[in-house]
Amino acid sequence: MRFSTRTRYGLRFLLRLAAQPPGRLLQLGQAAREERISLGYLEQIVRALKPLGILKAVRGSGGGYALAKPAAEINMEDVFLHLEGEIAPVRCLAAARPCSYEDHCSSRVFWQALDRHLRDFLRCCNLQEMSEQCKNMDSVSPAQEKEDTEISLSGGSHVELY
Amino acid sequence: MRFSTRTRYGLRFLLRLAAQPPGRLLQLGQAAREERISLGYLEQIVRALKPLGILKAVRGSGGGYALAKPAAEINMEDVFLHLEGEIAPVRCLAAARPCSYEDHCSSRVFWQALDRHLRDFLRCCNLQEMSEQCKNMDSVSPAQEKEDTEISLSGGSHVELY
DNA sequence: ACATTTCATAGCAAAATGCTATGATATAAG
DNA sequence: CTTATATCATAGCATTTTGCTATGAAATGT
Repeated sequence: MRFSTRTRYGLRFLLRLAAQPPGRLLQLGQAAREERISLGYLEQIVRALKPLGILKAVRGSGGGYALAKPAAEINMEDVFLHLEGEIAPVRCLAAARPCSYEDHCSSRVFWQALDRHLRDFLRCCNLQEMSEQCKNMDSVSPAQEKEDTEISLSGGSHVELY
Repeated sequence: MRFSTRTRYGLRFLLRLAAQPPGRLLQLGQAAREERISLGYLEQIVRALKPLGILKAVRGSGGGYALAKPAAEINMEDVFLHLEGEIAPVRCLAAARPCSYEDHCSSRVFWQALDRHLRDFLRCCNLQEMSEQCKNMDSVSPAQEKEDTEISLSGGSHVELY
């Protein structure tokens, strides 16, 4: 039971967007550098969020991203649904996956309860709150740990951020 | 975000154990047939539960399994921990995985909250309750659907139970 | 034109998952 | 004491998923 890097990175990107001064665009290249992931991968991740409609993209030179909705109106259930694909803890609970054994499945009730619980939690989390909660614990800036550790951006020992 | 078949099958096995008349042993072979999974795989899964100490095994001919504790004292957090390995939604929250960025990780607070939430839910679920909840919706018996569908136990179209 | 950005798809290496195969060990029954 | 029947244990492998790279198109400011 683990969420993918897609979801994690996507979330971090959104947090950066939310922390951005209003009106100011955030470029994928910059975000990718700061989050220490490749531009190409971040592009994919962000594209998965597009259908949700919470992103405003400006193409071309000087372009970038901004939030299309107030952060307070962006809840994690929607975000996770688009990043993770499906949140269902077991496949038979996923949308297009009706299970013929539904009626006599002994564990289904439990999985349903778990699913509902998780969704409720996610639905109540909005980007605004989350962004405020970690305002004073900003992410690592690239320069910061270059001194004490040996991290090079391209290749070398890979350090995951969560 | 999906739980593995290990966890699902393990759970189903426990539910069968809980439904067993007290004192009566349940054999892996029988459970495997009824749950439509291979004996070998079920053996692995059950072995993962062993260290928890909720199972009493009797080896040799006529042997089998029974619960070593009252079902009411068996909670799902423990069960999941043994079946799934780790329940942490992101790796840096897993036990032996301290993250050097803890202090300035913007999304960590969120992941911690999610983790706590899920664990709380699981800890409050005990096998007794779960077993009672689905007493009247017993699992499919092998003979039952042999008529209307074309399911052969060995090979052929695979139908997953959850 | 041209540099810079987002947009989009294909493909591939590594890891995780879901199982199978094989054999050992314990125990009841004949 | 042999044999059938169960649990116990490890190794290995095929499939799926994950995480990423590569490549190129389309838009847009300079």
